[in-house]
Amino acid sequence: MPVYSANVSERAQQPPELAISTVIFALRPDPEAGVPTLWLPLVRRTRQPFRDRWALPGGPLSPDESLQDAAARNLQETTGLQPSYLEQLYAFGGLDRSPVQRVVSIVYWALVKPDEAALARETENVRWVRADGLGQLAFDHNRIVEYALWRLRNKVEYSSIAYAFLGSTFTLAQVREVYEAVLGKQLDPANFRRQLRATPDIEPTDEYLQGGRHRPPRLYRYTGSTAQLSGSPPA
Amino acid sequence: MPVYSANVSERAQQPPELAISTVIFALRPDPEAGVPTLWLPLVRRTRQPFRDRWALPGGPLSPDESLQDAAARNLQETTGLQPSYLEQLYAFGGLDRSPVQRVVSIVYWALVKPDEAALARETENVRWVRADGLGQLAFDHNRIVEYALWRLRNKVEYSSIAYAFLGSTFTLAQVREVYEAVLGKQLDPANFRRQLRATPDIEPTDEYLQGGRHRPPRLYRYTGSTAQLSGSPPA
DNA sequence: ATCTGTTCTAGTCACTATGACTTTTACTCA
DNA sequence: TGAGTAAAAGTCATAGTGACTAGAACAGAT
Repeated sequence: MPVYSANVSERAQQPPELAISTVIFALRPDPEAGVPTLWLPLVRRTRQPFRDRWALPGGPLSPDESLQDAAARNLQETTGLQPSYLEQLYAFGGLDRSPVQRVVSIVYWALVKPDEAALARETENVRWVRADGLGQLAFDHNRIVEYALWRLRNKVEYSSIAYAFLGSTFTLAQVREVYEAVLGKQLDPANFRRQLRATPDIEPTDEYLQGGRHRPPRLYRYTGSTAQLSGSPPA
Repeated sequence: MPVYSANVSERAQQPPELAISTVIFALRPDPEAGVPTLWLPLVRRTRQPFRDRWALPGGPLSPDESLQDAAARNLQETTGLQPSYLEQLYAFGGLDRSPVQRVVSIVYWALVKPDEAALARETENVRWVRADGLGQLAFDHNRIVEYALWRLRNKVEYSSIAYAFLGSTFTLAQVREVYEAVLGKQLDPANFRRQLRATPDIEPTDEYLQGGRHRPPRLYRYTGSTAQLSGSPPA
C-alpha cells in the first residue's frame, strides 16, 4: 500500500470526489492476422497515485455539463474522436478504489466507427491497446474494462449495436466480423447471413464491393434508429 | 419555478451533491381484485424543495459505506425491510434535477419478498402506492420509476429474478402471477407451466398447497443462486 | 352420495427459428 | 482456361413456442 495514503479520519471528512471515465471500443485490424479485433485507448497517468500507469480516459465532472456530455468531452479531449454510441456503464463507488481520496466514478462506454478510429491520434500519453492483454491498469480499471466487455458482448447479441462499429454501407461479412471480434468465436457464414436477411432494419443496396478475389458481395445499409438502443432511460 | 432557486454563478461554484435513492418493489394483493400487483414505498419530503411531495427513499452517501450499502441502509431506515434483490439502476446527473443545487443521484432498485413486505411499516411520512398511478413525485422521480419498471420488466423475462418476489416454496401459478403482475398481461397457464418444468433451477417438492376449492397444486423450490443475477459487475 | 365449478396437469398440433451442411454463382489470379 | 475463394441460396433435422383439448383432483352445493 502506498505511503501517501490518507488515514481514515482524514478521508472520512472529505466528501467523495466525483469523476467520469469512459471505456472506448473500436475495431482495428490485428497487426498479424489482419482480422478486426477490439481495441481501446488508454492514457498514461502523469500524477500520483498510479503515476506512469495506464488508465481509462476520464476526469472530473464540470458543474455545467451533464454526465453524458462530460463523457463525450473527455472522449474528445483524449482521443479526438466522436463516438457513434455512448451509454452509461455503471457507477463505481467502492471505498478503496483510490488510495488517496475516495472517488466515485460514473463510467460510460462508447463505440467509434472505423473512419473515426483511423483518425485517432496516439501520443506519448495516449496509446491504443487490444482489449485482451492490457497489462495492469491503474485503480480498478481492469475490472471496469472487464465489465464493459461483458456488457458489449451481451448487447451485441440482443440489440443492433454492431452497426455502430460500421460505416454507412457494409457487406454482411463485415457485420459477421464485428460479431466474431466481439464474441470471440467463429460464426457460420450461411446461417448468419440468413438471420441478417430476415431483420427488417437491414436493407440491400444496389451496389457491390469490388476488389476481392471472389464473387463481389452486395452492400447493405442499416436503417434502424441509431439513437439510443434501449438501455438508457428515456430522455 | 421556485423562488429559492440559486442563480447560475452560485451553482457553478458548488460541487455537485451526491445522493443515493432506491426504487423498492413488492407484490401486494390489489385491494379490489385481490390479484398481486406491484407496489412501492414513497417518503414525504419534509423540506424544500418539493416540500410535502412524495419522493423515492434516499439520502446522502456516508463516507464509510459503499454505494450498495448506502442503498441498503436507507431502504432499511425508511421501510424497515431487507431486500431479497438489490442492484444499481442508473446514475442520474442532469443539470436541472433539483432547483436548489445540482444533485447527482445514484439510484438502486430492490425487490422484497412477501413476508418482508407484510412487515413494512406505514407512517405519516411513508406510504405504499401502486406502481402505476403514483401522482406527481418530487424531482425527476417519476422518470426514475418508469425506468426502474422498464428494467424490471426486461429482467423478469431473461433472468430468474421473479423468485426474489416469492417465499422458499411456491406453486407454479404463483410464479405466473408474478410474471403477470410485472408484465401486465395474462399468460397461458399450460404453456407457462411447461416452460418452468423445463428449467433445471426449479425442482418439485413432495408437498402440495391445500385449501383451494380445486385440485391442490404442487409446491416447488428455486435452487438457483439468489446471488446477483448477472447485470452487476463482478465483485 | 352426486353434481358442479374450479384449477392443476398432461398432452397434441402447427409453425418458427436454428445449427449443420451442400450446392451453385461470380469473381481474381496464375 | 482452370484453380481458388467467398457469396449466395437452399436442404434437413431438431428444439422451442402459441393455441388448444382433455382428464385429474379438490371444495362446496344440491
